[in-house]
Amino acid sequence: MDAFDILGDPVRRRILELLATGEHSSGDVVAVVQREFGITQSAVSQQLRILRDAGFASVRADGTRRIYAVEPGRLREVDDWLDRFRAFWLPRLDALATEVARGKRKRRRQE
Amino acid sequence: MDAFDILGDPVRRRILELLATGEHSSGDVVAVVQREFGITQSAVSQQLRILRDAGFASVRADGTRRIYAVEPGRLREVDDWLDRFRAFWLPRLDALATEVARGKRKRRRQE
DNA sequence: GATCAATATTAGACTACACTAATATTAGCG
DNA sequence: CGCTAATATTAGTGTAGTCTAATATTGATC
Repeated sequence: MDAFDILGDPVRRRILELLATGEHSSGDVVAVVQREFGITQSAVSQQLRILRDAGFASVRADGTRRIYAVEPGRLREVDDWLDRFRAFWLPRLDALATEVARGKRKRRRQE
Repeated sequence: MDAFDILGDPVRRRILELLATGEHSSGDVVAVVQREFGITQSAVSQQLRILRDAGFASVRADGTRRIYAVEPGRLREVDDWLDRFRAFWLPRLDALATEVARGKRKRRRQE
């Protein structure tokens, strides 16, 4: 599934924002999302599954709890896609920044 | 409308990719998208309108033609949203890169 | 000013997808 | 073991959003 399709949903984005701050249990995620969006535990669980299946998040078990973490690969896809537009807001990318950007891109291709 | 909702559609993304390479008339866009997605002129025109309304593209008239161009603001929103995840793929942002990144962010807030 | 070319708009149909409600699974604990 | 807590799954429903088909608008040309 395309990365942008996944990020198109506000609940999924909110979950990822939460996970960006560190690992969280399913229950934590449910609590936050339920408070902010007023949807059921089921709905949140379904969104967590979509994030897992799409490779945006990973899970590990801790007893009966499921601990979720960000899986950055798919988000980097989005970052890469934006490359083609960066010239619009970084019109004169100086030598220094170019060097940094180039190194970044090289690293990406290797890994 | 949220930026990610707009980017969730593959036709709209393709149009933006095209506009990233420079201005294009509606007809140009229609030709490319029609070839790749097999949809009607009407559908493409509707998508162009959505991109306009959402602030992702601008138009100017040239006779009976409409010339479309990328409007980078909304794409920068996406870039900004990604900031919170960059630590995952740039774990040790060295002093040089940090300086560049900071300057970039500062510029953004000012403009 | 009739006609053609380029583009936009409108109305209605179809589909994908996120939701709820109900139920299943699994682990820990007395 | 039976019970509870945490989480996942399934089936079914409603709606948002994208499409087609048809039509309208606007500018250029003769």
